[in-house]
Amino acid sequence: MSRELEKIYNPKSFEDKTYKFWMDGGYFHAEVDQSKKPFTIVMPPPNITGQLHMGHALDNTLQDILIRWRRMQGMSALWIPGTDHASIATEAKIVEAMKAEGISKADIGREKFLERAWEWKENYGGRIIEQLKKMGSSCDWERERFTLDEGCSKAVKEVFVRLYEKGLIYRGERIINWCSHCRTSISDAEVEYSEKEGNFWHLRYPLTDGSGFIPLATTRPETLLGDTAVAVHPLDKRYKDMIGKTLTLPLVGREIPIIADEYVEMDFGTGVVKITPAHDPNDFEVGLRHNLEVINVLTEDAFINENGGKYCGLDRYEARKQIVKDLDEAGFLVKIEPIKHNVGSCYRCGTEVEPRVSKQWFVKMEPLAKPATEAVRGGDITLIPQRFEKTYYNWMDNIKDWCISRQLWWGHRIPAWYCDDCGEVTVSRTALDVCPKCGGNLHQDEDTLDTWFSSALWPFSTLGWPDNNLDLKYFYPTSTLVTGYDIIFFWVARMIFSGLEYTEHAPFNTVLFHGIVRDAQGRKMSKSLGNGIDPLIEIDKYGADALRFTLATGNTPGNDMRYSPERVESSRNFANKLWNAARFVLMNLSDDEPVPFVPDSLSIEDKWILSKYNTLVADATDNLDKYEVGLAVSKLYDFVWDEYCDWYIEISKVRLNSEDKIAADTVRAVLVYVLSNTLKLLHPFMPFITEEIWQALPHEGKSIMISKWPEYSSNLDFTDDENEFEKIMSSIKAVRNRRSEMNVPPSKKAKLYIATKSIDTFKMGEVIIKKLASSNCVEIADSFDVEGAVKVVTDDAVISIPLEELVDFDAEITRLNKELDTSLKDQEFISKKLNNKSFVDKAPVDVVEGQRKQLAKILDRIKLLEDSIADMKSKM
RNA sequence: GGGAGCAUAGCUCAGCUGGGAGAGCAUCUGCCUUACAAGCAGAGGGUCACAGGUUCGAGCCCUGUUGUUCCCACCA
Repeated sequence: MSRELEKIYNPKSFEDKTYKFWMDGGYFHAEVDQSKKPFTIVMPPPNITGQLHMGHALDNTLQDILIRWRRMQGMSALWIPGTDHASIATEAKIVEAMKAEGISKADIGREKFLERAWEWKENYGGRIIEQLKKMGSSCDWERERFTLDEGCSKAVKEVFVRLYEKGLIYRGERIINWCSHCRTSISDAEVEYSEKEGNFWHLRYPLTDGSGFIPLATTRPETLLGDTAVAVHPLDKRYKDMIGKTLTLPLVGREIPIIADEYVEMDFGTGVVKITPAHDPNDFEVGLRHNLEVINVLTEDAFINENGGKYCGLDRYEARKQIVKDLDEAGFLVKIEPIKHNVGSCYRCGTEVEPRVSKQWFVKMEPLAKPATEAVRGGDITLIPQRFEKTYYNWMDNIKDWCISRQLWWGHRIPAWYCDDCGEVTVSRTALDVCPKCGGNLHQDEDTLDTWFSSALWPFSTLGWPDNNLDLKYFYPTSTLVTGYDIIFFWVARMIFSGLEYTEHAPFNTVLFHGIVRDAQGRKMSKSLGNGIDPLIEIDKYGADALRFTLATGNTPGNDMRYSPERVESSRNFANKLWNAARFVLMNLSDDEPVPFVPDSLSIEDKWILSKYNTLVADATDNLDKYEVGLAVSKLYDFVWDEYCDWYIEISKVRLNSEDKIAADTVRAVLVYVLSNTLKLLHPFMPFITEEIWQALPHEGKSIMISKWPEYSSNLDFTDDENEFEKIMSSIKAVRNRRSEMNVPPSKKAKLYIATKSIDTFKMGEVIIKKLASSNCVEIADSFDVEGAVKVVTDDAVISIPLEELVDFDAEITRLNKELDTSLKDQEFISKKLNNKSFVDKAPVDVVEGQRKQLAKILDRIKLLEDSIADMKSKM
């Protein structure tokens, strides 16, 4: 069997009647039921600038599990993938790579730069696809489309024009967040705040008339160069008389007014604020209200510009030092107070963000946000877990306009043209040569769009929108989005309002949020900390199945998870267990054609495992239906390890080696049936090993990928036999327990006398008990009189183990009395409940009934214990 | 300042609509039992953060407290 299986498993389009698979070097097809509603997953475009990381691995694993599962249920399941969106980080990486070759953007120009970018992208994009395939991704990567390619570009232009025509896109001079490293504006959502050490520089500005000073404080003294006013609160008595007077700006000499504005808080600091409209959002607003001059003092890369006089050309921090020094020397610096304050930085590169006035494109958010909120509130979209609804509403309700222009080259260029002659702005779906108004020369806007602007269109732009083709009709709206909660604002919210605005449909009906994968200490994995764990290295160490299994298990929606090697090891061990179980089954298969088991020849243990398996099918399916992936996985784990391997396989050995051919054939049939169906249940979680084993087992069909997902069957519901068999199991456990306590090695076989009312059941389990409880001889009757034996009491039986040399009668009696005490306490506990009238009256009938049954069991056990003790005392 | 999550065994975490607390790892004991020592059979270990409340019954629901993590908004 080859260890390398590569699969591609997607309908190419609606017209395809079949799924196409690629496996072991060949293609084959399988029919699907196209009448069923398709299951469609939107896949976040992984960022190709880096290596595949754990976040991708988790995303991909959960998506792939759901996709494989739905396909096995006969659904036409499509994965809408992508490799990368144009982004700030991508451009920065390319620029960096070029820098190493001694080339700059400016040197080669826009066109050449984009050529380079595409080349780079294809290179790295291809690599990450290979990496995801190693993870077991069953995505059809041939279908993958870039946001920048023809189709998506068309959608972006369409959206831009529509919004512009509706008046929902506007261009204007606003304060935006400027990253001087990436040399572009970034949206509010892209700014990260963190607390940093800083200073409050207390300054005093002199009144022009020489009548004194006005005190104020700032955290950014260099912005003084752009001050055009000083503001106080209109009701502040301290400064009332100064309103309307002017100040002479230190170092600059500019005469600036003292204005009154309610934005100033009287109680904070000195109650005086210097106003720098070009470099502070609030100041900008104040400036608008008071018609203040806007003086930009910074260049794009955060150096002081020509408006900064003698400081021109200095870096912003250098300028700060120099200005503070000069202020001090001139007597304008009062004191320096160290403080901690929040500083915003670029979420991509970490550079401190500089608020800056510039002309940008914005989307008016309010009209878009309303329906998007309603879609979640009204239940069209379900967020899992539900608590994220609050986060979502909170953002939507306080939404601000979205700055969508970026000063980058690698992205969708804004489809707006400016007339060099008449200044007319024209927004168009197609490229323009001349001004439609005056026929003059045009030039296109140099900026590109925010990466999330195009990403927001992903669910439908990838299906061909705005053309209404069959793919779009059939697959849209999609079913599920699986993603991390950290991009709820960036992507999820924006996809929702975009879908509603342009297609009049919510783009999906369910969003499954997963947490962030952290390192073993609980820290976020990051490049700067160097604690990132490379999934590929882990795959080399433990296998892709083990990694996937780990990521799926113990994963609760929305909760972060820690990545620890121990857990992957445990998954690897599970894969190994499965492999060995399969080896055992294969070893015991005869060369004959496999025969299905005959219900009449099933023994009690066969019925037990079949019934357990049947329940497992129902449970696992139910869990997956509810997106409880982690629960489903742990049930599968327990079933395979405990029930199938530790019990059923052990038990099966008896009949496999027996002379009875029918018995041997039956047990073989059950072994194969349960194993191969369990493999199907496991397949979404462990695609490689399950395929491998399934191919080796007797099977129908070409691949486990296209086998049918097992269904619950009432024919396999053997609840009564299951309960009976558990009597045998508990006896075995009790004997093992007792032997272990007495340090009797398994090699020392002992005779067992089982006194029980369920003689028939125990007769059926005689051989099993013999094998699993290290016995050489088992006697079963309704009572026994055994000399010098250890007594083991279960709910249904008293088992005497004659181990004379080991028996200490006093100790035995003490131990049995202890057990009796426990049982008596149990009895008291339950009786109390049942004697409580309000419990019997108010609790559900089945709960009361359950307690009654339990009490009966305990009473039986008490009787058995009392008898055993009396018997033992009489023998002394 | 607003909001959310988490607090359960030594560690990492499950625990689905409320019916006497679970797993993996670690620890201890005994086992090479013919699929598996990456294993088998056992054992020990928890006032479910604290204080109230609702209920016949609370790890789970409600209120408050403490600790902790995160998100959002930010005052110069």
